[in-house]
Amino acid sequence: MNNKAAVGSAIALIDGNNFYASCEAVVDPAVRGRPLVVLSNNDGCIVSRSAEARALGIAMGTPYFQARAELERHGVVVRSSNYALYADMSERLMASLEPWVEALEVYSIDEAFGQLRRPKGEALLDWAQQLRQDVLRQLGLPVAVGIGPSKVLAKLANRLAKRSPAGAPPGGGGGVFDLGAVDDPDSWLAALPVADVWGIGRQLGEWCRRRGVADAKALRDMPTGELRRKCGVVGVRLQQELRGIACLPLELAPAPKRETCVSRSFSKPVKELEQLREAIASYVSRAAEKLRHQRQRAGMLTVFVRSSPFNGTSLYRHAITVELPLPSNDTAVLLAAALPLAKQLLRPHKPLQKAGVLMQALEPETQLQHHLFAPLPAEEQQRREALMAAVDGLNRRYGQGTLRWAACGLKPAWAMRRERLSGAATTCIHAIPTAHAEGQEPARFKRSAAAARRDRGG
DNA sequence: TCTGGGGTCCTAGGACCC
DNA sequence: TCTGGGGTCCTAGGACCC
Repeated sequence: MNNKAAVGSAIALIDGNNFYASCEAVVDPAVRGRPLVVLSNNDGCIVSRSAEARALGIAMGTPYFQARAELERHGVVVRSSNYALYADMSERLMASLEPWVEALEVYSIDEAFGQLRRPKGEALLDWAQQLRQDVLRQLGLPVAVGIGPSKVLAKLANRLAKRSPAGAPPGGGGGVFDLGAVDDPDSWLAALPVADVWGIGRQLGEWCRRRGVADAKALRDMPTGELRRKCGVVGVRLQQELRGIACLPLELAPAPKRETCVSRSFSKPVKELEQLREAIASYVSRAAEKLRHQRQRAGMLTVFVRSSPFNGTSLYRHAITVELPLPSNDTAVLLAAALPLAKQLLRPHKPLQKAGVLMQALEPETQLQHHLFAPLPAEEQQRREALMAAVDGLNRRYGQGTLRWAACGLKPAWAMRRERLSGAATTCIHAIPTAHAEGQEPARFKRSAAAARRDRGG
């Protein structure tokens, strides 16, 4: 962008509108313009809705079994979540944003903070509109852009960008909003409910409500001491940010993970030891894969289980943590540590609804192993590592679960429900859609550069 | 029948140390 | 009457995020 007339810095929050639903529409033109919802894992809850589905009043987070009849009545398209697709679209989105900003923090699968220089006047609004057009043209994804002097204000501006209809205020409209370009930012802050503020969740929202703090402006102007007593330094920082004093820096290099978790609900209650062992084995092997991808080893692991919190009976939950003799990311080593716990976690008459594994005490792979105590000779160790790399490579290339440990079971009875899955249009060669011969469809379905890199690396 | 998954940060309190 | 004080580390739990 043109920095000649910069008068300060600004932060933009750019995110995908109804991201999962929009991804589904990108790979299946037949659903564009139709009401569509995406379900969480296990086809549990509604986690994303197209604009048309929102307009029907379908609520976020509703359990699918409760909404099902309603959805059918309105002819809503229903999709199981397809994380391979969303992750790939996310990589493309982030890559397309890079050239537009001075620095980019990828904050979540569908949003990123961008560092900008602020030119005089309303030039940022034009910039934001062009960015939107560019992403739409390249990827077919609609995004919203909020701009402000701090992250918290950029998030709020993004709210306003989504809210304001086209032809709206001087601050933006049509998917963009700049709190730095409006005459009266206070009135805009006063128009945002306090629960919309980033960092105000259910509990704090309720506390604010009781306290008579109803909107973002009131939160900004309330006594700092009181906020500090209630929410500590987090509250103070939040208030500073609302005042336009940036104290949350852009995190450009993601910090190494402190723990890594894999957990799933079962499609039906698990009562048998063998089934629990299979589930734990599956989660451990996925977690080990993640560790290797992150180039980390775990020094400790926890396996946890839970009964259903919904069936009225008392909740049973239990977790066991074990320390590993030596930090590892070798699936076989982690399995040997985790599998014996299954028996201790299972209780008669306590059907389990969910289990998971938590990898803890993570350390970088580069750290030297203490060979003196290594359980395997160096040569054997290298063979194990090569084996893991080969398994990971095949699973990346041909899809997760192509190569599995026998302990995970074949076609397990407890496996996740995904009855309405869309194709893997951007990540699997077999699922690439055939192009229509109408007009100039953009080249949306090329494999992303990152996916290609992954393959070569594997 | 059927209610997601994966994280982070902060604080309070206990254990332990000198 | 009156039972140190200050620091660090760890953990559990709470709150938040998408």
